[in-house]
Amino acid sequence: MASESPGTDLLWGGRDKPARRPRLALTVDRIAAAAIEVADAEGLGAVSMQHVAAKLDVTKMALYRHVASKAELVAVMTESAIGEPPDLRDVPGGWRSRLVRWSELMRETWQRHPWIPAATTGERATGPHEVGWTESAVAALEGTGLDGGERMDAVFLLSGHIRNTMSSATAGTQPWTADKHLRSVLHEHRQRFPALHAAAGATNGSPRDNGWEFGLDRILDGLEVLIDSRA
Amino acid sequence: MASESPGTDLLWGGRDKPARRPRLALTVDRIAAAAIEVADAEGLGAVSMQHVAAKLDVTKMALYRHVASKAELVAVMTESAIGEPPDLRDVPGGWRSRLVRWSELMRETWQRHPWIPAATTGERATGPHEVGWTESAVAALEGTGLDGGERMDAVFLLSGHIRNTMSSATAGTQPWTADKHLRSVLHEHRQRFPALHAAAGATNGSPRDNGWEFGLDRILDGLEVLIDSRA
DNA sequence: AAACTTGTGTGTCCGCCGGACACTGGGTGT
DNA sequence: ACACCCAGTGTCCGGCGGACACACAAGTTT
Repeated sequence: MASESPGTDLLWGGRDKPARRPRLALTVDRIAAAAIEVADAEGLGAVSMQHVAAKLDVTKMALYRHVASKAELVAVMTESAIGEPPDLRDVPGGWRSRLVRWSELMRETWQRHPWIPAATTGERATGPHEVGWTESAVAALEGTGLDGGERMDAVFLLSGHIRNTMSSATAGTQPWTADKHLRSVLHEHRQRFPALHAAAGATNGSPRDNGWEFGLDRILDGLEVLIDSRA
Repeated sequence: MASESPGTDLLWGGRDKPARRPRLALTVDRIAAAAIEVADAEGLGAVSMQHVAAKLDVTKMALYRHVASKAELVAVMTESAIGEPPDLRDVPGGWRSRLVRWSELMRETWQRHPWIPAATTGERATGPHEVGWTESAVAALEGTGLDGGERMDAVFLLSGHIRNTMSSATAGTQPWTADKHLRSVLHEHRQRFPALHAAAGATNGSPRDNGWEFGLDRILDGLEVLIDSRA
């Protein structure tokens, strides 16, 4: 009856053929997860459609069934990596400790995903998670006497500082940092850059945090001056 | 006598042939200038070897006789665009007005070349002009009682703020800005982002400068608090 | 004057990128 | 039994940075 010898393929090669395809379905979430994995391990530069697709064992064009473009992929993975914004209402101690807490949480997230700064610069779509974090910080400034624009400027100032200090990208932005070569160049031209040479020399091997603590304290002090003047 | 009819090519096609090649020699400076022209007009993304080479009427590979890589080209054009650092010693009024002046000059330069922020992020070579600007700012903080690390952190904080507010790249970094679409989305989800919605509403059409003035004042106030405490 | 060297620009090729577009093959509704 | 649908495939394109072999003019050496 069976015109094409049914069962043959199972007997002769079926076992390890294209398989029973237990393959999970491709979804936006799985794509985003794979892209995040790539970015965490090899940097945002390594996130290409091909690379991400390979990680999922599909062709790159398969991804386009789920995301419209690479920009959208980056947007989606960014939203996913940023995660739910924190609720700071229970943090005791007023606006200042709320902002400190917010910064700590932000830094933790960005530390897990060092590519976030690079992914969140330039014109792009903004997702609810990202807006939520901003909401969180702006809310922390309620009751300070600052007006709307000031509250937003303050948050921008603070998050900009986080961005600057967290970007491994920004690491090279200033000519000190631990870079041995540059230090030696600086020493070589010390008569041309005396103040810098002196300042660099006066930095007794403190484990530099890219100026994070210093900048945070100055920004919060500066905000405090303004807020106090409003009371 | 003339075995190959001399003058023929001049008569028949010589006039507009390869020409007498009054072509200027290719130099690093001319290459950098052309690249800057492209970047100013079409953004750093438009700076490709081919594009720059076309502007100079040569093949892209010709450029590699003068620069080792695209990264080097970008480094060279950046140094050239940044220009000579300012001498702030004659600015009256102490560290604060010197830093304000420095910031103004920096902003002017960056305004002329909006791609500089993008070109100066990430691991890269740093040139003497760039180091010179830093030297300038660090020198402005002499006599403030801040130690070397603090002076450098302060300059990093300030230049980071300039970077954040100047980057057209960073323009999209925060979810307010004049972006109509986002404002409407924000309004649509106002119950989810009440603080942000309120703050955005309270921003009476002031011509927002990306928080430049606000941040500058807070940073300088914060520095002043620290410096006063050292006196 | 002829031969060699050197330096500057050319032409061709490669692998990788994002993306357009036509196709296919299995699953489902009728 | 059939048609339709649609997730995933294969092929192609233009543009990117860059390696490498080559062409060719201008000295410089013999």
